[in-house]
Amino acid sequence: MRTLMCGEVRDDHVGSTVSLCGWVARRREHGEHLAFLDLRDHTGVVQCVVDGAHDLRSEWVVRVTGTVRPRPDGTVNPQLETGTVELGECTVEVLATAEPPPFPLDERAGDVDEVVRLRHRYVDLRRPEMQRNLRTRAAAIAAIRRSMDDQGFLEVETPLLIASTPEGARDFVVPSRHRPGSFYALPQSPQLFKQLCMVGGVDRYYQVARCLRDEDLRADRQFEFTQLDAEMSFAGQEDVLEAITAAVDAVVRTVRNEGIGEVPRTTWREAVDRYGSDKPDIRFGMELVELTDLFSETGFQAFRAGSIKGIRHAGGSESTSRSRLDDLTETCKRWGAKGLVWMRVEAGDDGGTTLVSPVAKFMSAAELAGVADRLGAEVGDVLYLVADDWIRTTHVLGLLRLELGRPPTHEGGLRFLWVVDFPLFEDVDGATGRPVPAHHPFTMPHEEDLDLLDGDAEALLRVRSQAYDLVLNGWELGSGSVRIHRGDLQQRIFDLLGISAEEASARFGFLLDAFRYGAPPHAGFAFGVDRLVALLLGEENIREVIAFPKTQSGTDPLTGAPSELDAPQLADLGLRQVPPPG
RNA sequence: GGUCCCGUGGUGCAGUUUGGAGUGCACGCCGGCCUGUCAAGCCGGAGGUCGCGGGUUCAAAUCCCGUCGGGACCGCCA
Repeated sequence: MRTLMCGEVRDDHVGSTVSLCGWVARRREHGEHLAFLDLRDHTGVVQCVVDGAHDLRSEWVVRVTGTVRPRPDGTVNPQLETGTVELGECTVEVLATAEPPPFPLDERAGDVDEVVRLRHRYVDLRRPEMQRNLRTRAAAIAAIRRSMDDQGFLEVETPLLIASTPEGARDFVVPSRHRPGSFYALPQSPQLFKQLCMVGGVDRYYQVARCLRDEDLRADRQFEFTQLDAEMSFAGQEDVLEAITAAVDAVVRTVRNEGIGEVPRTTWREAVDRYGSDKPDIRFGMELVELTDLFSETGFQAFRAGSIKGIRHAGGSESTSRSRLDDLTETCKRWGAKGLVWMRVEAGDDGGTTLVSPVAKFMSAAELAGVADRLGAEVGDVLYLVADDWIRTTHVLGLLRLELGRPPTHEGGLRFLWVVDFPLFEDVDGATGRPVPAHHPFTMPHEEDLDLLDGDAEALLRVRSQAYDLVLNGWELGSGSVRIHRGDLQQRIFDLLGISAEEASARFGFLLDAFRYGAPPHAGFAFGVDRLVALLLGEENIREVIAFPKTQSGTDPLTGAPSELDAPQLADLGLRQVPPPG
């Protein structure tokens, strides 16, 4: 049907007769007997010269047969890959007519209401940007498979209809027709199955896996997303980090034609301490500065707190109005802070600096001098201080740091970071004294922290796990851990978590059973392909790299999902609708 | 569960603060002219439930309340 792609026509083809197929991108008529037709397919656009184009319209699907010829002097278009040539003496065959597109398909389409784009996604996908995104995504996944295959990993498919397990995210569920009243769950990840693969001698497993979580959507979160999921036998943390780094490096080389180099590492504690986040964006500084000790004997009531930290917005004073400061204070309160102390750094009478703040009068000269010194205050800066417990202080300042300093997605390069030594428990329940696991209950504690498992709540919170995250520009790309493969240690963790033998057996008995038949030590990881591809393309939103995404409220404007079931379908599944609560 | 922002011909926007006739801009669409354009150009035309409902008012795109849709974020996402 076609002999060449639109974007492929070059000087080499001059003189040959070719047939091209595509969509009419644009048409420029110059009277009865001359019109230019820009024909588009996914490879690009080429100009066809036709004898009048009155009967052709935008986005019609056509087959054009003509002779490639050089463009006349002065009419070369350097904007086009095909700009030195054109197709002449064209005959045009209309393969399909088309209504005018619902929105412009040129570079202006980026401004169009996303619902309109999603409702007509099939049109949106024709745009060069979307074609680029789809094709980059496919290339990234191909690079992942190549890398994993080369490293001796075996791709194994695991089921989509599985048993629900209550921990973690909310499950999507599917009613069973054969057993009315019973439900399958869709996997939040293939976690348990990949561990079964290890017991099954797969040795190195991977899967480009769809994961489903029924949680609220965000710019970087969809109900369903794609992960590179991997697990390795007879391997520890270093082996996993190395293998995953290689796979990510392969992707970046494919997409960006550059390696990722040595990926720096930080501990979880250091990340939170310095950036107020376990997924720090290290493209910019503005680090959290420790101030607690400066206020150990303060008369300022609000600063009698466990943790006081500050950040410095260099040169921010001029662009930060009083009402902006009030807004930021309110925002910090919404984030959980008791308040926000801001200080403008102004020139002092003695030639030094002075901190101007509504609360400066409650602080001693030594305290103010200490703050200015620690934060490296210079005239024109704004300093922001928060006092609370360590968790809240770092959390709020971490968010404020992003609000004040985060560069746009496409700036600042790619700053990967491994965050290691996550805590095993994120909290200890005040009422029961039971620790709350930070990861899943099969996460291996640090060998040297095992003694702490016998300690009090404070000791438990100090237990580090062999769990690690990969972070890119402030996005959590993925996480993994070394798994517990020994029954006795697993039992101890279950005991600590207050999971009875019956409960453990009911929830993941099949995995514990499997471990009794010879489980190799193993460790694994998974990272989000949508997020990685989006960041590599400079997109702020993973919907841009997903062919058919959902809106933030979880609907699909194209298909109308989710939709209601009719009565016979419900009856077949043994379901009955009840009125919505409220 | 919560905070903030947005909704005006097919598309993008201005108009909303300070109520006064659906007023305007750009693109697209339809018709005409046009033989070297390339976001072609020129002339003409069509196209509107100002998201929806209620309220205030002599009068509402504009003010108030509610609601729907969308987006960003907090919570949530082991």
